[in-house]
Amino acid sequence: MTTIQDVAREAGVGVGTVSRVLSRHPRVAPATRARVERAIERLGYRPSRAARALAGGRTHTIAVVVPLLTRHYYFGLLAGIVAALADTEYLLTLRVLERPEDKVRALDDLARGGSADGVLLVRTPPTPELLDRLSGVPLALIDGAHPAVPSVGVDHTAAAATMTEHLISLGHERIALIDRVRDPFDQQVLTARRRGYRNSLERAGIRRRPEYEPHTEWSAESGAAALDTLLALPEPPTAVFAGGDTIAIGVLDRARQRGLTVPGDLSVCGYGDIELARYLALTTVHVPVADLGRRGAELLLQAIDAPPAAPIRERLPSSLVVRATCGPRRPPTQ
Amino acid sequence: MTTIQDVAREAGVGVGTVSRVLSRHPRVAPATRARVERAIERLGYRPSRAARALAGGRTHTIAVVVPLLTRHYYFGLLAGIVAALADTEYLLTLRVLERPEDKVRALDDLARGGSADGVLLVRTPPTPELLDRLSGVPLALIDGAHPAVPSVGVDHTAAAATMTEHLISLGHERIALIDRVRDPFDQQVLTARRRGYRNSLERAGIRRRPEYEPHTEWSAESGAAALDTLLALPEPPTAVFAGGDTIAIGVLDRARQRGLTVPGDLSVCGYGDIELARYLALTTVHVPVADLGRRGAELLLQAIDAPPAAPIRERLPSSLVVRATCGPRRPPTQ
DNA sequence: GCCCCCCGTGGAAGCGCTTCCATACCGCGT
DNA sequence: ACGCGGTATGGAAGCGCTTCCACGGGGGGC
Repeated sequence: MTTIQDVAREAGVGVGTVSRVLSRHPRVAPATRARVERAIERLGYRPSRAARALAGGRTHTIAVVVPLLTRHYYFGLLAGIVAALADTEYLLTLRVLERPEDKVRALDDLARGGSADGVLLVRTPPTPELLDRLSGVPLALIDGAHPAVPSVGVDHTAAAATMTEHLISLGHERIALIDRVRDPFDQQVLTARRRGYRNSLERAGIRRRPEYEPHTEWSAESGAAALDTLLALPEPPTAVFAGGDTIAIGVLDRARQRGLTVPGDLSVCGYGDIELARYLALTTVHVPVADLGRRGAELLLQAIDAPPAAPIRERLPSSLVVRATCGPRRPPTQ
Repeated sequence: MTTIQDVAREAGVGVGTVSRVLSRHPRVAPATRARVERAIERLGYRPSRAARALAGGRTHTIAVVVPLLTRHYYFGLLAGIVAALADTEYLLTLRVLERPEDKVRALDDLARGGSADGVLLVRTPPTPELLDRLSGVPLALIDGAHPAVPSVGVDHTAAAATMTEHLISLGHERIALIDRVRDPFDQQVLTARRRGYRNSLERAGIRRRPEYEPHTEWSAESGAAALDTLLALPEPPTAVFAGGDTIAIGVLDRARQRGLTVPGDLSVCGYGDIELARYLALTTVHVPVADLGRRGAELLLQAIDAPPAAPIRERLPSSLVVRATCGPRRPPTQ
């Protein structure tokens, strides 16, 4: 293996100079720099990441922490993060906190093992305990918020409100929200979405009905089951707002199985705008996942270079995507 | 930061002993081991990954190389890989070869920068050039094959043949294959699938028609466009086999837009069995992506421990998933 | 013309670990 | 009682880099 010593010898300079060339230190004479670069080229030299990390205290790696790896959302995010990192010398390591014991292990390793220069927390609530474990490590949050940590997200309350208002403007008053209620990882987003839904109803003077907020899991099956529950009600809803496109797809499917036309008999909308939403003509909320990933990575790199002076809390715009699964409330049958 | 020195002092032993405890070396007296473990616990010590890597020559990291990050397939795979690594001390770094210049940079870094103990190549053809660049680094292949590299994959030829035979058994003879033709990254799978399709036709004595093999991109739009082309033919197909579920969804959508019933007027099937295939009742081929990921990671870890003596080329079973989008050929209209 | 300062550079120290060698000690066989 | 083999352990060397300190030399100010 070629080392920095070999390069120094080949270029006729000292190792310090080679190191300065590698790290783009400004105080190197152009001629010397060129000589060193030629030597690097000739020898096909690549610095050892391990040695750089040990000596310099910087690993040139960022850790991406995701609670799960099962949803489209995380995948889109990851693609955005990778894109942001593509032109830097940073590497990405992935940590999944699926099991509770993984969580402790991963966080401790991150904080004390020096395995990353910064941590990008994706939909991971910044609890005091977590922040404490990770103290001293540059952080950034995607789809989360904390006064002391830079973050980028989407205003889920506003997005859900917009969607609910869309349904109201179509004449619906019996609007159900099928969403998860508890999530061990990601309570913030769920709460925000539900708040948007409730706020809109209230502003429109529509009474909120607890029975219109059934609890689902994150799956199409579960969405279908929730629809069954709703339709068994004495006054079933005329519109269903699903907290995720996958859930909405289950709802759509079940509605059609039951012989309901969409949007004639029932309006259905989703949340997220996954690729397939378009092909199912699903009205939904577009969440710019790749942009979230990209921006989150950028914020983290900034935080690594210099801790932000002022709090950063960016919000990327989401948008209502009106397709064909929501329509006017059918006039009550005579 | 706590170092191995601190632990040694705290436990009243030498650094060598602590190191042996950390690396589970057998020649440590149980009492000493316990003492060291207590000291580690008390101090909350975590070894520095960088130092371990530099001194030991092992990074405890594997690199996963994927050509793209846009498809469900890679995501399922990643989940499987993460699962396989969860109970090891290995970390995962992700490298995406989307742009050609990334490829050279990533491979060189992998080979010479010592950034990973092994490389898991996902649908990345093991060209002589690539193998040469990566020589000396333990490798494993997912959905690829090479005599000198352990690999795990799916027999795409057999899978495609099974699907084609299914269509033939339903009475179809005019069967189109809508698939990609060229892929800069992943020719092997495409070729295998096409071969399975052609073989089945041949075995059934059905003439192959070049016009029944239009070229698509990997998207629903592109699948829809390909269907238009096929239906404009003097003798349009009665069944369409799409090389991916996403393509199939585009085909389904366009067929319905054109007023065709599925499977009454047209049978459609996909490949991959993505989550939504089930909710669209799409007949498809199930590809065990998570298992591929898990098994690939296991093979790589084995290769890191000891280069395999005999060639390893595992094939995981795929299966035909019959749902509701393929049906008997409609008897010719009188 | 002299001094001072600063720029460019060389090289040693040290990052925290692994590993190897040397040493101490134990217990057994004789 | 002595020696030998083997086991448990301490500690130094060294992994390849960054960084800091020291030094030489050139130019500008007086």
